[in-house]
Amino acid sequence: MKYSHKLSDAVHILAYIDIFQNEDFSSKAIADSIESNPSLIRRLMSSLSKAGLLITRSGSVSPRLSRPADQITLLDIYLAIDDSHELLHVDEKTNMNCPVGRNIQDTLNAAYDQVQQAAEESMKTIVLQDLIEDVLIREKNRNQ
Amino acid sequence: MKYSHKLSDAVHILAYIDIFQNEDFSSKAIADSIESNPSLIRRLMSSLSKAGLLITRSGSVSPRLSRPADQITLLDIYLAIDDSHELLHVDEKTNMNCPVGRNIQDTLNAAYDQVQQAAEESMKTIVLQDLIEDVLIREKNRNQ
DNA sequence: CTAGGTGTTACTTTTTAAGTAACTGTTATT
DNA sequence: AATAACAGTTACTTAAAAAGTAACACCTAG
Repeated sequence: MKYSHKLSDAVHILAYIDIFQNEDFSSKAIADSIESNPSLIRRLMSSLSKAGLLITRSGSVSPRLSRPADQITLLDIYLAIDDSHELLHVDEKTNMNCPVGRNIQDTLNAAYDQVQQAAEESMKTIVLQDLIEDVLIREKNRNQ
Repeated sequence: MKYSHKLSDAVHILAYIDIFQNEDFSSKAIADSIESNPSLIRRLMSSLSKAGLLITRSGSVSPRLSRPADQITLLDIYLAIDDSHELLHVDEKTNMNCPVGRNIQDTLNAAYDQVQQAAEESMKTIVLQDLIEDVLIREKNRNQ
C-alpha cells in the first residue's frame, strides 16, 4: 500500500464528522480540511457507507457515524477502503521451470498472510475514539 | 507498498543462492528464475550486501549468504530493501487551518507506528530457513 | 590481455493512485 | 411544482512510484 493515503483520508473524514457535530458536512467542506477535492471525498464516503460505518442520504448533507466512535476500529476502516487487503505483495511473474520460481509464490503468500494477520490484529486494537481524542489533545496542547 | 515486489524478489534471490549450492549465480541466471532482468537483480543484491546479508565480490560470480539461513529473518530482508519502513502512509497534505487537518498527521503516525511494530515483530519470527524448507517441501509434493 | 561479470547511474516504460470533470438523481426549500 | 444544492457514480487526466532497460566503469578469473 505504498504511497496511498486513502486510509488516512478515510480516518480524517470520520474524525471530522464526529468532532464537528452539526456543522457543514458537505463533501466540499470536508475536502477543504483534507485539502483534496469533493469528488474524491464522496467516493471514500461511499466506501465507508457501503461498509456500514457511515450513514448518508443521497441529496442531503447529513452524514453521521453508524455507531459510536469507540466501536469503530482502524481495521474496520482499513477493510472498508482497501479491497486487496495485502500490505505485502508477491511477485506473480516467476519462472515455473525453476524449482524456486514455481514454489516461492505459495511460500511467500503463506508468510505474508501471517504478517497481515499481525498487522490487522494491531489495527483492531486502535479505535476511532482514541484517534479523535488524540487529535483533540494535540489541539489543546497547541493552545496552551 | 502496493504493487512493489522487491521484498519477494529479495527472498527469492537469497533462497536461490542457498538452495543451488555451487551452481551458476550470475545475475543473469538468477534473473532467469525470477523472470526479471540482471540489472535489477544486481541492485537488489547490492542492497542485501550493504545490509550485511550477502557477501559478494565485484567482478566475480560468487555470492553467498553472510550467515546461516536460520539466522536471517524476513525482517532483516525487509529492512535491507525498503528504506521508508512504512507499510501505511499518512496524507502529508492536510489543511493546517483546520483543527483536524493540523493534528491528524501526528495522530496517524503514532497509530501507524504501532501497526508497523506488530508487522515487523511478525516478520522477525519468519526465518529464511523456514521459507527455503517450505519451498523444498512444496517441490517434493509436486513430484509425488 | 581479454572475455565476462559486478556495481552503479541514468533513463524509459508500465502501473498505480490521486485529482478532476461531468452527469444523473435525490433532497430541501421556497 | 420549481429550483438550487448536493450526493453518488463513472469516465477521464495527471502525477507519482516502481519495474524494466541500457550503458558504462571497474574488477576478476582464466
